[in-house]
Amino acid sequence: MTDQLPTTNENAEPIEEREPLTGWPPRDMLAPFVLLAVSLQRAHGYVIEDYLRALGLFGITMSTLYRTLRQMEKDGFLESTWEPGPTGPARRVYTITDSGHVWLDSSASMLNAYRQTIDRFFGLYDASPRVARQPEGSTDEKETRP
Amino acid sequence: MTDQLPTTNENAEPIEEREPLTGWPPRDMLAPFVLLAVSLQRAHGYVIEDYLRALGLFGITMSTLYRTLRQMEKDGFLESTWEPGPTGPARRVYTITDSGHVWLDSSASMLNAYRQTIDRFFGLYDASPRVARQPEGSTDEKETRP
DNA sequence: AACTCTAAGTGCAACGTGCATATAGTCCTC
DNA sequence: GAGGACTATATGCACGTTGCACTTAGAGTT
Repeated sequence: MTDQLPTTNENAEPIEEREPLTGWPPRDMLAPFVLLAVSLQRAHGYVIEDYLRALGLFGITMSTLYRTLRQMEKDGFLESTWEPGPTGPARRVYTITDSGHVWLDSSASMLNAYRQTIDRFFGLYDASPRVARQPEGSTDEKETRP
Repeated sequence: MTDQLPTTNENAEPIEEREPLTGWPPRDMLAPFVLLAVSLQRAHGYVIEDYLRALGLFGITMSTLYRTLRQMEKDGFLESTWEPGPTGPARRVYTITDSGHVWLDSSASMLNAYRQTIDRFFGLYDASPRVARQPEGSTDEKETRP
């Protein structure tokens, strides 16, 4: 048949108010930060959470953190020992392994490539003249210009 | 019971050679880059793929890209029209909408926060003295030190 | 004994992604 | 003009990560 160019917006949809990039950090990015934290100092879950917040990762849930820790132990990057807490129940205290250090280093180079890609993004974004953008403005919302 | 401190590594596992951070870019990070590409110039799938590679995102599959494009159209950030290709079948050509611009801007500020967090990571990582690390080395693998 | 706090772990559903595969139109060749 | 190659877009399925809500369990307090 010759109806090769269908109606332009065959699926115009009701625009469901998707929030802008709420996922933070993006998936799969938690492990390197956790590993860095433990490499600086052996720690248990709650302490690691504080490290993460200090690094700027404030959106992490404990369930995700605990599962990530167990996974990294399974992978051989971390080891854990139960230690009695000074007040409260025992904690599982993690230490980084040699293979964890190796993984941390390669993850760091990955993160660096990451950063370069983001830099490339802004190289194009900041240069795009499309609409008058606030000179050093923190890229706020700019609404639908009239 | 009182067996409150279980055997230290109750689940020591065979270390299954997990690759270091193969996910690239991390999940949910594709949309801003796609939106930036289209904002620079109306384009169809294949062209957008080239943009992504130029930005450093070389691991994107077409299936993911197409689905992301359709999703962003559903979200109202992109519009598409079918246009006959000079050689080959018709292409779905995307243009960015006003609401797409708004979303791009907020995503950009998100990416910027991202970059700052990565900078914080390296602030700690580069300063950690644990093992002798190459001075300005691009954080290569360093093997298990003997 | 009951309650609260600390610390860790689990069941479930949602979502994005890769891989393989499918559909369909255009161009080239015999 | 039939078959094949190429271009372009799209879909089915399975997998892994995540958030939310909930659970387990010991320690300290009243």
